Amino acid sequence: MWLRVDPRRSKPLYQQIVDAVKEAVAKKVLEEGERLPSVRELAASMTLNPNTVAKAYQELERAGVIEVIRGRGTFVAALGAKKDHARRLAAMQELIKQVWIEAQHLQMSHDDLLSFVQHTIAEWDREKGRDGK
Amino acid sequence: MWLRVDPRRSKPLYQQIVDAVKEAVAKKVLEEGERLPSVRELAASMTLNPNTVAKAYQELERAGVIEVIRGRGTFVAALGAKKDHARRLAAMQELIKQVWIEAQHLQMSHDDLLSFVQHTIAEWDREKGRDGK
Amino acid sequence: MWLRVDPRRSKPLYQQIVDAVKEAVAKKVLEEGERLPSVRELAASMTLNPNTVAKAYQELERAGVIEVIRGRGTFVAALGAKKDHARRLAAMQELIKQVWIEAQHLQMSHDDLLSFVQHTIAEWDREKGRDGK
Amino acid sequence: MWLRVDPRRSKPLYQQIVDAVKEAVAKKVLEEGERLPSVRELAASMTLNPNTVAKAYQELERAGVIEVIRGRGTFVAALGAKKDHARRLAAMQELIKQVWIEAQHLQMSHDDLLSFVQHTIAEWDREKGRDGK
DNA sequence: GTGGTCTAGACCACC
DNA sequence: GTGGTCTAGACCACC
Repeated sequence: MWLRVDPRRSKPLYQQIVDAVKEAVAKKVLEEGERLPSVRELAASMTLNPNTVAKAYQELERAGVIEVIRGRGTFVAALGAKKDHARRLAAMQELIKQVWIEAQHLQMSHDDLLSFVQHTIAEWDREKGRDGK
Repeated sequence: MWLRVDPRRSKPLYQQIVDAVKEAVAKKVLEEGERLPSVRELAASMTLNPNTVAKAYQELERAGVIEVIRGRGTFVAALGAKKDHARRLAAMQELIKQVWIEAQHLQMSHDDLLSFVQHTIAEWDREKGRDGK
Repeated sequence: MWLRVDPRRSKPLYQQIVDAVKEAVAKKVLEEGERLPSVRELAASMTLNPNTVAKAYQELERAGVIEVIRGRGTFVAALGAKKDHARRLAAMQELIKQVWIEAQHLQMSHDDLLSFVQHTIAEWDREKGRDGK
Repeated sequence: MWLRVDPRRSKPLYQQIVDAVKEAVAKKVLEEGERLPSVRELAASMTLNPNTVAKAYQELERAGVIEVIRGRGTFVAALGAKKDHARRLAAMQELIKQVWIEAQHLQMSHDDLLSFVQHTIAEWDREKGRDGK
């Protein structure tokens, strides 16, 4: 199963679901148009409250990751359909800034940091190739 | 002043302080051994609750960013002295993973992502050169 | 075809049908006395559940937009025949109120709002001239 | 009190709260920076569940109408600070379209519709002058 | 004190 | 069947 949540982590459960779905979609473990388990199914299988799952699904819909079709179910949205392009790039820059700050504290050189990032990204690219159907 | 906090942001105030100090140290706006304002001074000048500042300082000390010397004050720790090297690298990888996931959702190619990251890092390097004393 | 529905929109499918028919009648794409497809025909051609179409038709009949004549079919009602004149005006005022509230939040001046409304209405008048048979 | 909700209406309670707050802000019954009742206070005074009020407040914050300051309370945001300008204008146009459609069904002339709209808007402007502090 | 999260479980609209 | 809303009430982080 592509979804694991852990109530002991400080990250809220619904947020863990959101992040896990985003990750699965990014890795193509979940593909465009694929149906997600229903709120009740997922809640039952993860022993979570349906409200918690519903909150996660609503957040994912707002983010444009999934599409909810009333009475029918929930599906992975088209990747290209994402809105807020500018805001998303800004969020990425903010994350990269954090990486950069951490690197300074570790006294990594510019080149060390860059190769560390390259290495990590390459690893995720490989992971995507492996997991994607 | 290197410290700006905004109570309207969703990030907790204490965390904003922590992040701002880390950033200032990374940019060398605050230098090794430099004295930080006391909890009370900072709280008064920023109209913050002293508890909030104290919590931030505790977190910073645990992270090895500052050192509290009883009776003398609070100082920026040596950069090289950071512990938990492995854990910090893992945290960086986690951040990079998030960047990677977001890039997949924006359908950025491997090369687009890499040049975006390089560009952003280069910007922060320049910023450091400019702000550092 | 004057009818387009999209299951991904949050507006219920039956409501989308209702609104589309009202719009087509207002634009004279559908004219007084014109025959509408039967519930089954429409459901089949749009791959909708017949219950959904039937619910829409019931709503349209209650609103006086269409007339169902047993054994003969469903027809666009006479425009002048609408009942509940007062209730309809009240509904329009409610919609205008919502427009007004939104305008305040956007800090539009009285004149800006008025010309925005005039402009938008004029556009629909033109559209009607173009689409009407 | 500027807030009235009615569980018998089909509009969800949380949405009624959202709309009422937007209206109060538009009329300047609630002014920039003014404090709203806390989630618990409002829930108690309206005999609603705190979750319902919390959901409304979260929606209002997302819409940029209010600002939540952690641990301190909830305040009316600056009117000028609204985002999504383009999307909001589109939503207004959609509402005006509905007004126009209804007018066609009532066989109102272009001029009748325009003066009806002007009259209604003028009424709300007066209401704002009266209620605003 | 404040709002945010979560469980448990009812009821409803839509399809 | 599906997701959306709502109540009731616990617990938590933040200030």
